[in-house]
Amino acid sequence: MDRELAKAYEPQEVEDRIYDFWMKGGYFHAEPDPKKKPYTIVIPPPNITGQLHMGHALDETLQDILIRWRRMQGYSALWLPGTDHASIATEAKIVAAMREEGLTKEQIGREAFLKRAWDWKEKYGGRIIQQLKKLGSSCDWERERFTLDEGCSRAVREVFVTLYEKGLIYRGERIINWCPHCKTSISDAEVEFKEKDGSFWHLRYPLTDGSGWIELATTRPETMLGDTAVAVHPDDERYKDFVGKTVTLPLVGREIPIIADEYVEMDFGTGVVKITPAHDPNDFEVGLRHNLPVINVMDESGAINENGGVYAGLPGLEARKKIVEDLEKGGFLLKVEPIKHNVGTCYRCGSAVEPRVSKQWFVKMGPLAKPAIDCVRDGEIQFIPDRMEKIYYNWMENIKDWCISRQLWWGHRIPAWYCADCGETVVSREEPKTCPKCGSTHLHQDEDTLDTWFSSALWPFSTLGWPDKTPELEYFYPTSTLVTGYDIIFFWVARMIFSGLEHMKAVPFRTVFFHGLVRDAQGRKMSKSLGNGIDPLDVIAQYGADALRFTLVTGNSPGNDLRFSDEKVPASRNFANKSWNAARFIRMNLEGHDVKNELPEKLALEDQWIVSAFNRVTKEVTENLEKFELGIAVQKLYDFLWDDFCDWYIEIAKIRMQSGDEEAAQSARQVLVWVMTHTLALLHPFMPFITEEIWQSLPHEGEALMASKWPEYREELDFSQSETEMRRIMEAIRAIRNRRSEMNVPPSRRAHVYIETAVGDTFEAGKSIILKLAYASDVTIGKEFDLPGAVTVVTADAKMKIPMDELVDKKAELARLNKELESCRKQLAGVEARLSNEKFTSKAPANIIEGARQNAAALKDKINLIESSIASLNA
RNA sequence: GGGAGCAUAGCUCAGCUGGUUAGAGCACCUGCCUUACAAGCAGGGGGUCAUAGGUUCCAGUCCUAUUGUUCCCACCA
Repeated sequence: MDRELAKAYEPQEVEDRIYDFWMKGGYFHAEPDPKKKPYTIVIPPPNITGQLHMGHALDETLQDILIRWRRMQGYSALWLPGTDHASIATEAKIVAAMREEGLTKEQIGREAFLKRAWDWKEKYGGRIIQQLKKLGSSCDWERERFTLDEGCSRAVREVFVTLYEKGLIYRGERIINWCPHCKTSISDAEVEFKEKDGSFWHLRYPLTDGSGWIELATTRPETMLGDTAVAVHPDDERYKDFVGKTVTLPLVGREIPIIADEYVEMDFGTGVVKITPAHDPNDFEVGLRHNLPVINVMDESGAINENGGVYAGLPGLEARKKIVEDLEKGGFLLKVEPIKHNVGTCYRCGSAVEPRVSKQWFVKMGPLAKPAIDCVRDGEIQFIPDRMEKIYYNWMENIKDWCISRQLWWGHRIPAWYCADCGETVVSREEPKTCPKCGSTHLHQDEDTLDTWFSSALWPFSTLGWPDKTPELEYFYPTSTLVTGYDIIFFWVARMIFSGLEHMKAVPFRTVFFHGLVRDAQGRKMSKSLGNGIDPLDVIAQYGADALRFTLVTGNSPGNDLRFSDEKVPASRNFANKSWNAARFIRMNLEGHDVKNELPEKLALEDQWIVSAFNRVTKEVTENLEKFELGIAVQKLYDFLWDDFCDWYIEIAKIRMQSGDEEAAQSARQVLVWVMTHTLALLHPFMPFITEEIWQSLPHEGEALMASKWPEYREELDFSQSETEMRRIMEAIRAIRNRRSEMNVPPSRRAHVYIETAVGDTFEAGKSIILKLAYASDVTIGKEFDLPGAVTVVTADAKMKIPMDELVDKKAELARLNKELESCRKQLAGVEARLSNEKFTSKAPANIIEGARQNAAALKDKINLIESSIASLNA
């Protein structure tokens, strides 16, 4: 590749071309390779209904960083992509689209509906995949999967049948959460409680024997149609005599008992609770204990059903209104008070969930939860950050059975068949032809489908070929790292863990790397309804994918939410541009020269410094990545590339390249190329496009940066002595610049710099650097210079005298020196106090004490230098 | 009711196992078109690290309490 580098980086021109280049090179593909170690990430499959949002962008970026880094480290790195059929969300969309046409799913029937769903999937399912590619995601697209594809479906059936045979899946009449809008059951995890304004209706139910009333209160008066008891606490003296009597249910006329149960709180309300076993989970439990009848008074849309007598057919809220009216007319309503209370809502549509008794399929959680807890407790799976473990334990330890059947069509149909003749239930991997019990051929399959999360729970192994024993499964399972938001720890992470343990007999992943949620600039969740979402694709179009990625990881720490405002993106774009221009400068200087990408034999002081600094950054960044400190890693690369390499090293390298000394110039070119390309390697996982593009334009070995080796720390590149010397020189330069700036001297006004120092060799070696970077006309190094009235600046190692008498304001200069003296003395006093403290010297580690001693010595030297400057200024 | 996170510069946030004078980006002020980059360069101002105790030679960092804030779980009808 040999293209002119444009003056500013233009991501729009680069990204698609680079992505194609990678795809053509097959660099994303991973195979089981016994010569390499596996590193596996399975993607949290985005919903086929979905469009890329900032949450995805963050999630994908983190995964891509990890997978690219490990791939460069030489792992056989598989990032397995795919999508989720998202039963409720997708079905809702299709139902909504049909409503536009005036159709319902019942009208067109199951088969036609599923045809539409698959068409819809074909049409939109690929959209999010294309969007992932825009981000630069290096997924192995040859292995793309879908939760409803043939293989995943087979895995689902296998799991269902196995669990059923073990008695871990059962069917039963239980109280479940019913969404009247989605018209399906949902699991406990899918209910979100929201505080809402409501009313507290105080009612009185007459005692059947006519001896009085009992007062109670409810937030859901319409459920009284299904009341089958009234309960008080057994220790409640007030109601002792009532227990055992009956009340006549108003409006209904049913005679129901007054029972005693510990569930009732004496102090709350009147201490009396109406019991509606069919429509309240707690009441259901009470009903079981007291053998109460269960009367379901609601249909699937939340309207009153035939058990509701005259109220049958009324939708929920209308029924409530009418019933309250009638209660009032009958004198049963005492008062209504406003209250705030938590209402369970459907996490998909937000409708109020109705607890309702119905026949559903469940997974028995107790036996599955225990090993799932143990494997985290034993450290077989590590959570990052570890506080997420507590959340996990808390949920797992209190888990109830998982309702897995859904009254939906889009999904994995439950592999259970019922015999019309003998009533037998047949659960089978393949469709049974006859009833194994009576031989009847009148079998019909369960109408329901499975919870979407039932199939996602199998994702880490179903995608690798399970239940077949594939080479992929053998090699890539258990996967290495799961990257996901903490908001789906229950939905997904927990369920993958117990599923992996149960069916693979091994954890599904070693580490779970949780990230936070992306919020807007005000800290609100980004959502469609608020309209505050920022479309990552817009950001990419404007600033480039690298800038977006960089923004998302910078300053982000594991598990913490991050605020995204587009003001941050330009800063990232600027960094991309900075890298671009550094490369442009290097390329300019390579023209007409044959430069190999290798370090020269002889390294100048500044070369050793930058190489040594790079070497350290390599070590630290690698360590940070190992600890999932991605934000810290990227910050170090930013600082190194911008501050050390661009602001200092490139400026210094110009000296040799403009010196006319060809050998020196060539050596500088080699170091520039070497450090730049290796820094690009470190930066590549974070900003894949621009680094690849630049790398291709510089001397390199190999086809692609993404397929090149991750740099490693090398002992022989550690030049700490040179780093110390360079630090001295840089400190001197900063001090001079600082003084000049304070006096408003422009760089064009050059001045002779005299340096008094005990480390003359160091400054001699840095003479040309000081000359250029401190805007000097000449540099003279010695022990002492008699230059009364010269501007004087000091560092710990040197005193710089700059004769610019005409510019010096003696008074201001004295004031400044005195201020600095004061500050140095204060610091010295602090350090000396510490050093003279016997407790410090006896208890602190040796390196800290040594550091303090050196610091004290340096401060003393500096104070001497300042004092002598003040003296000469006064003279 | 139980639990967790957060509180550091005007704003957004880093700060890993306690260790010199607490950092970055943005914003602000000053001076520079020093030909890689004005999306830039050089320099600068700005923080009693929420509050109060405690542990320690040493605390932004560990412990306790308080306040504010966000979230998770539970669901008292």
